[in-house]
Amino acid sequence: MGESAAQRLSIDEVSRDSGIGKDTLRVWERRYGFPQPLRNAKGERSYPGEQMNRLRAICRLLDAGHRPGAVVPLEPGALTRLCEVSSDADGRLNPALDQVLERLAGQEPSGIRALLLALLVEQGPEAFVRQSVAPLVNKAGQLWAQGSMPIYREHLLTQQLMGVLHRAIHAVQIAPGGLSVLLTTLPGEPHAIGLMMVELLLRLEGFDTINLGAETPLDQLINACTDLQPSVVALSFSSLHKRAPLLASLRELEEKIPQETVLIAGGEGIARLRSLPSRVAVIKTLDTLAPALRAIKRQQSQLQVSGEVG
Amino acid sequence: MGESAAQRLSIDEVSRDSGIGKDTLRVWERRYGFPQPLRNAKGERSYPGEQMNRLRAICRLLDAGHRPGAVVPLEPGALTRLCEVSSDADGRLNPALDQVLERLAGQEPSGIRALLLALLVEQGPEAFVRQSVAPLVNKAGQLWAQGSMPIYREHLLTQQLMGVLHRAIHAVQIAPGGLSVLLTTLPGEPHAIGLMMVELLLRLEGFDTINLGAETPLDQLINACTDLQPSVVALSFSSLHKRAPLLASLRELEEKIPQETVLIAGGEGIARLRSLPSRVAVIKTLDTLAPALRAIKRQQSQLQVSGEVG
DNA sequence: TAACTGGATTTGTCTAGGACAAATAGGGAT
DNA sequence: ATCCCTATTTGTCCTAGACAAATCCAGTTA
Repeated sequence: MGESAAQRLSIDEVSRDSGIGKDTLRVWERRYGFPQPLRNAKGERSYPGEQMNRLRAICRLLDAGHRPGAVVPLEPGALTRLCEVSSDADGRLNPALDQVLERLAGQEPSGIRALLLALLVEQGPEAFVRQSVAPLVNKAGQLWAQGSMPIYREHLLTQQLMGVLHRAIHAVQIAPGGLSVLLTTLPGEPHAIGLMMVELLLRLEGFDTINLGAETPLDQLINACTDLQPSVVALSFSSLHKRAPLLASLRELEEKIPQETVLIAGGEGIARLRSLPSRVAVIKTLDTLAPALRAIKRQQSQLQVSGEVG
Repeated sequence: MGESAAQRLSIDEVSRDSGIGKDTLRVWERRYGFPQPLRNAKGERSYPGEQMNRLRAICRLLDAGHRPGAVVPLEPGALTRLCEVSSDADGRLNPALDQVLERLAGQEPSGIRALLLALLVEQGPEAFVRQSVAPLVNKAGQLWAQGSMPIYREHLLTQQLMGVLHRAIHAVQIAPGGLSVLLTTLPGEPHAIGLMMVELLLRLEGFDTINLGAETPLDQLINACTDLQPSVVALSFSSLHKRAPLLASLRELEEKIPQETVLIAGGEGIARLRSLPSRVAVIKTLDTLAPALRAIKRQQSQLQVSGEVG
């Protein structure tokens, strides 16, 4: 059958699958000569499937901090070499996690939930997030970028992980009257699993959490803050976000939400930043979350006290 | 402060919030004279906030089956009149559901989960989906389209509903060796809650479910089918989908997945269709799901038998 | 009445190449 | 190191045109 025709992708499909805007794809082609699609009968771009792999490698390098002009025009060979260099210290996974990935590739993925639940019980919720969920998500992203894991398997893994996280989150009993945290991502970041990891850790620290899910527009988030008056707003940023718009959003938030609300921001998109607005607590890795939370609790209880005294 | 400036939206924001493509917004402006954005200093479109309301009303009418040429140029007055006509039979909600919506607007939304869980227990899972989840999602969409519910509240409601559905889904014990169902939506449909409703109903009928989450590309879905060999593939379509591409996708699926796999399709986007590929079982409303499922089970067990006999 | 057919119209998405401001790097001075 | 300034890079937006796929509509047939 017409394999070659079936492997041709429209600009819309390429844009969706790679996360690169249509305009950007066109301008890369103009400036760097890649990607270089064929044309269909209508004169429209028609991307051969193998260019997707190269695009994925490029995405990976961009995430790692390289600039488009430096990596987009690169030959496939140079590209893979560079990829290998930048993904050196990935290291090994816990054998139990390898088992999860194996199971994912098998024909009967329903056992994955059981495996994950066992890990949850064995490690406890906190270690489960740090030592199982986060590494699995990372590894899956890596495998996808290499082209060695189909997207659907990443979806499947994410679903299973979120299911188990859901269960763990609601297994935590929250004392009433605690501090409340609003969790969300801004538009452009569709991945909700990072939020759920943070949500679980927050609940373990005794916070009451309100998860808005992904991609809340900035003005809506501000509305939500005025309506719900959370003590803390927690945002997750992936490497998809550009630095400056990210900073602009944070600054606008800082300006428009009540003074006493604490802003915390985490995710890969945050880890590469140097300076940040003063009020924003930066969580560069999951390990720094708990100390930051305790600091917030101390600070808030002082506020509480001074409020009562004053 | 500069309220008027704050209420100006870029084409990207309008596109994201309304779900209408940027190209479409530009061509509507050219053809129908609406929306009619101002321009910023850079010469870029800058949409006044009130045009969003009109756009939302237009979206609503398009979903109801009107054509762009007929409703986009309409005056605001005529627009609202038409909206009222087409949303006549919405009827009342169960008082318990009204309570949920009230709570949503209040300052303490964490009690919503408890309310929903109570409904789940009281009604049982099946009735919960039909009489609580579906009406709530509908009503929230309606309120959003009217501009009387901020988006973040819809997100919040969806999150709470999905949380409870999650719990209900995993509370159902599945006998091993049953028929398995792969659930997902195609690109363009980001809402996963419809899938979860169906997933719960499926599990109640004894199916083993594998939920891939939203927006699985077609080729990935085909890969997943070959790898996982589910007995049934269930797809959910919203009114966002165009008829013809929808049909094309279904036909391609029908062609490329194994003969014995049953395809079922549901959602608002499906309800308006007349003819469909033969192998696809159409679920126009949730009530027709259970009978269809029983038919599938009968059919499959016959296949099983004849396979064993042959 | 209902289903089908063929032609006319509507509609979304693509294209090209230009433009520009915001984002970043690089170099030099403090 | 840190700050500032300039040069370059980069994503997104612009216009206006084109076109095939989707849809409607009127006329015809069972």
